[in-house]
Parts: sequence; structure tokens; C-alpha cells
Amino acid sequence: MPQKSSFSDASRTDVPGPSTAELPAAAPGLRERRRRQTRAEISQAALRLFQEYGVDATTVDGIANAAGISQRTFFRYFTSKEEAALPAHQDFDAALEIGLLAIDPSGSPREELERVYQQVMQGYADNDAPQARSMLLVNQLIRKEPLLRAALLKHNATRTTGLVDALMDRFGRDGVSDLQIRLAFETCAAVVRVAFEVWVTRREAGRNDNLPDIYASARELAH
Amino acid sequence: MPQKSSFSDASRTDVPGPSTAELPAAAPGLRERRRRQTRAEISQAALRLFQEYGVDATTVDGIANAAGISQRTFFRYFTSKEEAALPAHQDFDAALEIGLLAIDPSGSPREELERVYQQVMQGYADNDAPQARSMLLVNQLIRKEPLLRAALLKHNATRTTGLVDALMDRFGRDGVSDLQIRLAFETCAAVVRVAFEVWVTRREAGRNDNLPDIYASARELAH
DNA sequence: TGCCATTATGGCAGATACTGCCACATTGGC
DNA sequence: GCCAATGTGGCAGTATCTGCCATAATGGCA
Repeated sequence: MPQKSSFSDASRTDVPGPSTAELPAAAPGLRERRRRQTRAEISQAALRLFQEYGVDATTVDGIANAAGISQRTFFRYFTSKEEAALPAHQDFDAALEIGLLAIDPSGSPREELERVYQQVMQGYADNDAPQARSMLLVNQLIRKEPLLRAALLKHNATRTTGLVDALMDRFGRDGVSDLQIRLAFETCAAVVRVAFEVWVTRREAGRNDNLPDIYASARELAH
Repeated sequence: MPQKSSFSDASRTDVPGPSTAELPAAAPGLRERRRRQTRAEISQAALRLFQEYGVDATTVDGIANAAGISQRTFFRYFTSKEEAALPAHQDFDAALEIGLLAIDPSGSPREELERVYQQVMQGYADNDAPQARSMLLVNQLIRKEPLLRAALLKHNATRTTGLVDALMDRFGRDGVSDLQIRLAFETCAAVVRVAFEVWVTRREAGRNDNLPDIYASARELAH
């Protein structure tokens, strides 16, 4: 997989097995729908077991069994058991990539990125909406599980390189150094990460702050 | 391991096995010295093999064999083969923790952190000094090896939680929100990460920029 | 110096994660 | 309704990592 630096394929699943992408976003198709369904079921099973028994004590066999598939099939959908716990983040990433497509190359990288992130965050404004709920749930789990935290970091790192390359292409090299691009992306990502963490922390403490607001004040604080 | 949020033990090795810490920093002791020696030898062997055959193709057995120890003993020194490639970063972290001890709780978290980082970076100012050389070497390897990149992220993530907690204790909660602390740390760390990356990239491109300068300009760009 | 508690090491078994390969079932298009 | 493409399961094999026990080296102390 040469992976020619681009974030245009918002529906790629990173799964080696089936579904070799033929614009499934436009026409989901029956096979693709079944696939997503199975994927979702596996994730549900994984999250349930992780919550109940902890990540360490949960085996891939257990997840596969709970999801009604074989272990072999599990690994055709996810590369590791930790990955199965991150569907919410993959949705987030998909939204992010779509937003990045509409970026203005003549603007400041930092400002453009912040705008896109803020826009994506709006999808999580309502703490009771399903999207926000599942994101909160996973993040609560991540808070307690170092293995999941590491998996998320790894997931982000894998994506970061691709996104940075794509951003570099998009902004061109005219007057915008690689340092500047990397810096813009990493600092924005850091603010976002903190916003998520604080969101979850406060939610667990009973407060009902919403994500966009937290992000806004975090961005403020970061200057 | 309760790990009561504190970065005072600069010599902890995170190894389950031997050396249950008895102020080895003050009095290295013969046993401790041997231990460090073995540790260094394992790392050397690991790095050599990683460079020659790649991380994937290198097995723990291979490393242990090259280092003249058993596989079982390897896992008493490192939790994974990837960890064995990060001694330079552990040195960096140790220096960082020492610096954090001298932090001024009445100052701005952001400024204090930046000061400490800058100070630690000074130790890598000379690109030909052994410290900088080994750091560069490892980072070049990390650039090409996703597995090592992931391991570093994981390593940092593990440390971050502890450091943030310690910083929170140090700055107290008086007027300094958790958001502010987390934010300061994450953004500083992001700038540092980028500085390292750019350092290595430019070095590979033949340029001889030194780390402190790159960090300074990165910090500048990040406002 | 010699004894003893501590600690370091090695070997072994076992659990789990992950991959390649092959056979078989299912599916969607013609 | 046939055929190629695709999804699934089983199996074997490798690698990572851990617990347990026996043994050897070490350092302190009488």
C-alpha cells in the first residue's frame, strides 16, 4: 500500500481484507453495509467486554465469540483488539478529513486548522446525542486503560504523518516551512486532545460542559 | 505499583525485576553499575539489529542472543523490544525530571516548562557530542520504523500522566486550572516533538542546525 | 574468611496475539 | 442459474510476554 499522501478517501477502513473501495460513500451497496454492520457489532462487543472485565482480561477470542465470528475474521476487521474500541475516533477522523478538503491554502495553517477542528467539534455539542455519548463512553474507558490510551496515540500517530504530508501539498512550500506546518498541526492536535480529556474529566465529575465550549476556551488559553 | 505522582526518583528504571531503588543516584554501587552496563549492552545490540535488519525482522531472541543473555533476562530489563531502542529518550526524560524539580510554582506554567525544556535541550547543542549523536541515530531509526514511533508515543503517554499530576500538585490548584496545566504541558511537548523531528529531518538533508536553535524558532513560531 | 540473605539469571511451560494458507460458503452481476 | 469475486472459518506456525522454579553470583556481616 503506497498510500500516496492524500486524505481524499474518507471511507477507507485500513482493513487488509475485503472491500477494496469503489466509492462506497456514494453508493453504500449491500456488501459494504453488511461489512459496516459486522464492524459495528464487533466494536460493541469489544467495548462491552472491556468495560466489564478490563482490556487486559479480555481476549480476542472472547470478543470474536461475543460478536459471533471467528478469531480469524476479527483480524480481518481490526488489526488489534484495542483498535476495535476506537470506532468513535475513526468517525471523528473521517469528519476531520472531509473538513480538511475545504481548507483555504492561502490562509494561515494554524487558523485554518483551528477552524476545521472547531467545525468538527460542533457535531459533539449535544452531550446527550448518540455521537457524543459514544465518544464520551470510549474516552472514559481510555482514561482508565493505558493499553487503550496507547492504542489511540498510535492510531493518531499513524494518521498524523499522512495528514501532515497532505497539508504540505495543499499549502505548497511557498513561504510556509515544514516546521510551520508540523507545528500548526501538532499544537492544534494537542489542544484538541486536552479539550477531549477535560471534557471527559468534567463529565465524570458531574459537570455538563460541552465539547465545543471547552475547546474554545482551551484554544483561547493556548493563545 | 501505586506510583504516587512524583518525578523525584530520577533513577527508576521501570523494570519489574531487580534493583528496587535505594538511592542509587547518590551511591551507584557495584550491582547498579553492572545493571546499567547490561542495560546499555542490550540497547546497543537492539539498535544495531534494528538498523541492519529492521525492527520487524528482529526478534527478541535475536537481541538477547546478540547481547549474550537469555530471552527471559531481556524481559527483566525491557518490557518490549521496542523499549530497548529508547535509552536516549530515557536519558532525556531523566534530565527533564531533574529540571522540573527546580520549577517555580509561582510562575506561569507555560513559561516555566519552556524554560526547563530549553535548558535540557542545551545538552544536545553539539551535534557531534555523543549525547546528540545517539539521540539523532535513534530518531532517524524512529522516522523509518512505525513500530518504534508507536513505542515512543506510548512511552511518552505513560510518562505524561505522571508528570501532569506532579505538575498539578506543584502549581497547586490556586487560580491555575487543570485545563491550563494540561494545556501548557501538551503544547510544550508538541513543540519539543516537532523540534526533534525537524532536527533529524534537516540533519538527514545535510544541514547542521542544532537542536536548541530549532527549538527556539519553533517556540517562536508557536507564539 | 566463611556463612547467609538477597538478588540476578536461565530454562521451561503456557497464554495470547497475530499471520499465511487453504477450503468452503456466500454473494452479486450477467 | 452460472461464475467470478468476496467473505468466512479452521489450522498451523511464529512471536511476544509472564509465572514459576532451580541455580548461581553477590554483598553484608559475624
